[in-house]
Amino acid sequence: MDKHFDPQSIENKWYQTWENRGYFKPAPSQTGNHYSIMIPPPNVTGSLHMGHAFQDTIMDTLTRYHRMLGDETLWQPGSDHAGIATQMVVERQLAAKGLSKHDLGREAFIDKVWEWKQTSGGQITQQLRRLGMSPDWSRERFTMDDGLSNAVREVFVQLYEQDLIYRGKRLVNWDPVLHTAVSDLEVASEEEMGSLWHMRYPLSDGSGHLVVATTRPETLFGDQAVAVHPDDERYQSLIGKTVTLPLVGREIPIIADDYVEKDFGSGCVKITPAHDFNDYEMGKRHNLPMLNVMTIDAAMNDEVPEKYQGMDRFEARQAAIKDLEALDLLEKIEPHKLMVPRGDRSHAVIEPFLTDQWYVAVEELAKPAIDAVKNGDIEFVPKNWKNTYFEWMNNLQDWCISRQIWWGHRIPAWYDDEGRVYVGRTKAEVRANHQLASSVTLNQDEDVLDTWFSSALWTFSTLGWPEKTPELEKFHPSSVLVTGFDIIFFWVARMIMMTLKFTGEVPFKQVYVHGLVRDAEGQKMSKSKGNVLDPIDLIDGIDLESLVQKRTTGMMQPEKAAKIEKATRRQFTDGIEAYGTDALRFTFASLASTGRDIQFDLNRCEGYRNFCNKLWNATRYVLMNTEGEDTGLDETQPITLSLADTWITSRLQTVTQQIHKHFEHYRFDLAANALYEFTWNEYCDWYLELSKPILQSETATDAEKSGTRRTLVRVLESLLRLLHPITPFITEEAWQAVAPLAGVDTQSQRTIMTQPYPLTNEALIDESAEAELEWVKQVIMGIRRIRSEMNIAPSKPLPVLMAQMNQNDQAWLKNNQVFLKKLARLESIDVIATDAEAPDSAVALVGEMKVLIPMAGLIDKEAELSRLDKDIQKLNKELARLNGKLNNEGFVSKAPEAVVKKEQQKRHDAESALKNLKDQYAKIEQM
RNA sequence: ACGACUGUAGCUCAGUUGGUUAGAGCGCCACCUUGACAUGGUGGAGGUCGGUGGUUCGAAUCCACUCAGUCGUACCA
Repeated sequence: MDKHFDPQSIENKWYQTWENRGYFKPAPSQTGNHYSIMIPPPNVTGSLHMGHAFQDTIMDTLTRYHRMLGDETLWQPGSDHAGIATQMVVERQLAAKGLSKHDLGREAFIDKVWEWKQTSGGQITQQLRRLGMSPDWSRERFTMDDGLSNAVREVFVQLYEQDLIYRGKRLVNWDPVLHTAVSDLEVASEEEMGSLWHMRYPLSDGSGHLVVATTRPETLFGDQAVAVHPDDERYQSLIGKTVTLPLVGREIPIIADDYVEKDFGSGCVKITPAHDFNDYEMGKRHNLPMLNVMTIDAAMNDEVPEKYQGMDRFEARQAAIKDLEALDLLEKIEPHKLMVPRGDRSHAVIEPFLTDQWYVAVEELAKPAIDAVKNGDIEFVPKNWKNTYFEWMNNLQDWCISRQIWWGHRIPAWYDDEGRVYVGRTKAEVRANHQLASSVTLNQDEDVLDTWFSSALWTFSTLGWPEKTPELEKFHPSSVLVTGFDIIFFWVARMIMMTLKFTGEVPFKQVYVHGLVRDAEGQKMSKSKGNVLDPIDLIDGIDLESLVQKRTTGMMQPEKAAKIEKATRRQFTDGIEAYGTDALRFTFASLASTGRDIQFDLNRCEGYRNFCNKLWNATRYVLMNTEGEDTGLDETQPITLSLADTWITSRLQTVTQQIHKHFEHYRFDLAANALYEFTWNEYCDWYLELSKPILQSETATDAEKSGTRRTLVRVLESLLRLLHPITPFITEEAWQAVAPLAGVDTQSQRTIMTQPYPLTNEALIDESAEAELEWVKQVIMGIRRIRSEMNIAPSKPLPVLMAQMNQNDQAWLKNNQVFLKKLARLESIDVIATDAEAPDSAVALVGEMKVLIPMAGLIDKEAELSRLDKDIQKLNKELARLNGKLNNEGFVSKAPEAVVKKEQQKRHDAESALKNLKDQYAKIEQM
């Protein structure tokens, strides 16, 4: 084995082996349990980002853990077709050749999309393989596959037949660039600077004018009323009169509606029902006409005066203002901050637009979905997220599911020449059901469904629904959904509604909601900010120039390139080192606590790379000391276990217990931490060191050496299995070498992946061994501290004296001479009956016992005095605190007895230590 | 405006039902090329747990208020 762990030399090898041998497929349950996770389908257009890597590490860890527990485990992979995003990608490619999708026509265009999907759609799945992910690739699904499309049609038809899907003309969020409706969730409003234009609307009877304020003067052409508050004295007499709409000449009524704020602007609001959501509602209340004045491009249509027809909405705005000004109808212009809605894909300003769309009536679906979370059938982890869920579910709007694009599931509705609509699974079914003669022409609806409509069916459509498959039986409901909070509305809520409706089951029993990965400065990672990290670059490393190149090419806003380059060069002066997959995964696990934001710090990654190296070298040490030696496999041969052996075995049980608990609670950070601590601070720092005196001893018996070798190997073998769900590669590589020495037949048991996950054996928890070893550590650390603070070379063997020993101390000293001598580098250990015989010494206390290092020729009086003084000060403070507590009548009478006793014990210990140190101080002082 | 979350060492974060001397990693300081590992070892410094008040014998932990930050929802045209 190499001196350093080299991830690149083992990762691909093992991944291929695992996949080729079919280890990712569900294997028959050994526990009777089934465990399944459905991957939140990444977008086919996407490439892997840190969020995926983080989320998938969690899912893979859970999957590997349950697989090792013996559950029949399925991690279902796949991707969604991302209607708008994918269509945009392919359109952009066509545009580069000077073509539009209309040049190709619908069918040829869709063929092109499929073609693109075949060639580039698999990028993310290859990247997932690099991360060591173990989903059952043989079951990979895509939302546009036949099976899933079939499920989509089935759901659509059934919902339609139950009046839960309807078609209607409504005001929707219209994206004038993409020419499609989008749902409210796909619109993000941001504060932008604009103006508030105050316009005069003359009263039709010539008796004056009203002033209305607007942020969107161009919608004036569609105005159908001016509204005032019913209690507003200023306008009482005008209610019911009309104003004449400037530039248009139409008379529109002045109406009263308490939606109007008296105190804002002039207290008069222009009402444009076809271009504003609030006005739309008011328009319905007052039976106002809905006049659409724009085209699908958000240019003015022919409902406006000829002069403005064909103008873009913003151009028309300027023209209207200019013309109003010319007519002296513009009272004033104020700067005004307003929320501007923009489409999350196109970034275009969204236009409320009156169109025919398909909707899901959600009210009836929502109720059981709310109940499922209320009654605990679905549990959110951490549980506060259910509030977010309820808040959304209690304020649901009907879901607009039609999209005016080509790529997606075409709506299974057909129209006859009279425009009557028929919904069915196929055209033939429609004909049959409605007895339509073949002479009746039927044209299918042009629209496709929102991608989330198919994603909402993901947990059951991927398992073969509407067929009754064995997979559905076994793996549905899935065990847990692992997802980010940003997607609770988009996906989680809709999945719960649809799945309950169609399977009568919840889609998942738990929802584990994790945080969002941010950069080291807490900024959200985004391509436009130029602060994204590619997980693969953390695995393989990347030099600075390539990183700069990567971050500054293909940008939406090239003007930011210089800034990004500068920041990148500052933050990554030497590029990024290759940390390997295991280190990256361990980092993600350690960051998975309960918070909402996860700041990704490269230093953490480096630390866990070092951890992998530590594990690697511990393995080297174990192999060097056990290969070709007796590792105690023959149970009939005698072995002797040292204190260190029983201690580390005991500790292993406790850690194992903790890991199970942490995985149950999705506390991957705590699990990672416990594993790190055990591996480094117990197994490596202490146990491996304690094994040396035995293995290198000339006097130790074969039974003792076998006992230690056996423990070395078995604890390591267990540790590798404990670590495997988080760090699959290094553990597999090490396990192959270690397992045979622990008695595992790697001819039949070919991989760590399918080994049983370690269970706690409580019989092996040995508190007395832990106490004794703690004593050994205390003695060693006390001596090391004196060495260090007295500047005594670590290499210099020291004589020590032990005094004030109780029975335990005496027994423990007798048992552990070898450990102490070796680890503390002692020349000799002598016991003295009383202090009196002791020469001038530096002292360390272990309980009552004194560990003395004679000072002759070694120790500086002043240094020792100041060292003692420091400890005395500390103890004084501690004692004052304890006295305060114990002298408090309330504490002694009201606190539980055990707590009081504990404090009394502490006081006793502190007092005795203090006395010892003070005596010592006095003694040294007199030297 | 409402709601949620966060505030603990220079940095990133743990801290279970109130009872620890408040922990870890990184960084920092000193020493050490000892035979698994310098991607290492040993020792050390560093925190009035955002603030105020309360409940309690006892608060980082519970309650109220407050400050700062993040996010979500709703917004006045």
